[in-house]
Amino acid sequence: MGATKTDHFTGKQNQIATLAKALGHPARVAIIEYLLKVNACICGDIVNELPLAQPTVSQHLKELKNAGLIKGNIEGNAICYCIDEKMIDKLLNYFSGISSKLNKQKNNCC
Amino acid sequence: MGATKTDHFTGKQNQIATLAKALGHPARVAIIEYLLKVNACICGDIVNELPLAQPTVSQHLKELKNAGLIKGNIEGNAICYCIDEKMIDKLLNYFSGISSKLNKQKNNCC
DNA sequence: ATTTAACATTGCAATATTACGATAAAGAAA
DNA sequence: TTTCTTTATCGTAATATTGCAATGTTAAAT
Repeated sequence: MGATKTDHFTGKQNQIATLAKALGHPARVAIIEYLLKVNACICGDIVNELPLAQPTVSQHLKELKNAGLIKGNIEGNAICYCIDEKMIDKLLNYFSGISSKLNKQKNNCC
Repeated sequence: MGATKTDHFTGKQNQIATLAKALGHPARVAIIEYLLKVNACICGDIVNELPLAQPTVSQHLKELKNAGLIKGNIEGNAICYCIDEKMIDKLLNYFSGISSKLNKQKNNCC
């Protein structure tokens, strides 16, 4: 075992889980926040910002990219990473939906 | 290695990562959605809803509870689980903040 | 007191994740 | 061309996660 049983769940459930999982590590949260802070999507100094070795950062970037949360453009010999708004909005919509449903049903049981 | 270096990141980054990680599995997303659907926080038939054995579901519930996303009340010999609005709102606010910042800075680089 | 029902816990096997040193790849600069 | 800079990939060790069978635990029901 150790392998997630993805095929028993809906596509949407798996997609939300994939996005959430990608943000399930503080380094990747920090990367997103750094990309947000530097506005222009300045590149490889992400490594200098994080307390992690370069291969580790590269790996985290890859996972964020696979999940679709960031995009990367090659620019000379450097790479320009930036946040993909669409996926952030997907998460925002998801939690927004949950929150409004919760408010409607006034769940006062627990 | 294999252990996350949590102490090098901020408390907030770690908290968002913890919440996201808890939702980083389709079964746990499905549990949240089921709890949302049944409004009244009906209890142990979560096991019947999911394609997983009872101990596995119990473990997923425990992780959601540890992250603070759900609460559990003992009710006779059954247990009443329900969503904790506060944590959902924390995630909602977080992504809302990112989204609005992205809209302001019109990041047109990638 | 026994049995049943609902969950939790333990123990274990299979797999995934995290982290990094070493090395490769590819373009820029000299 | 050689060297430097930037990023990716490989290999590997340490640890975490996932999943379930077996077993506890607790309280209701008989």
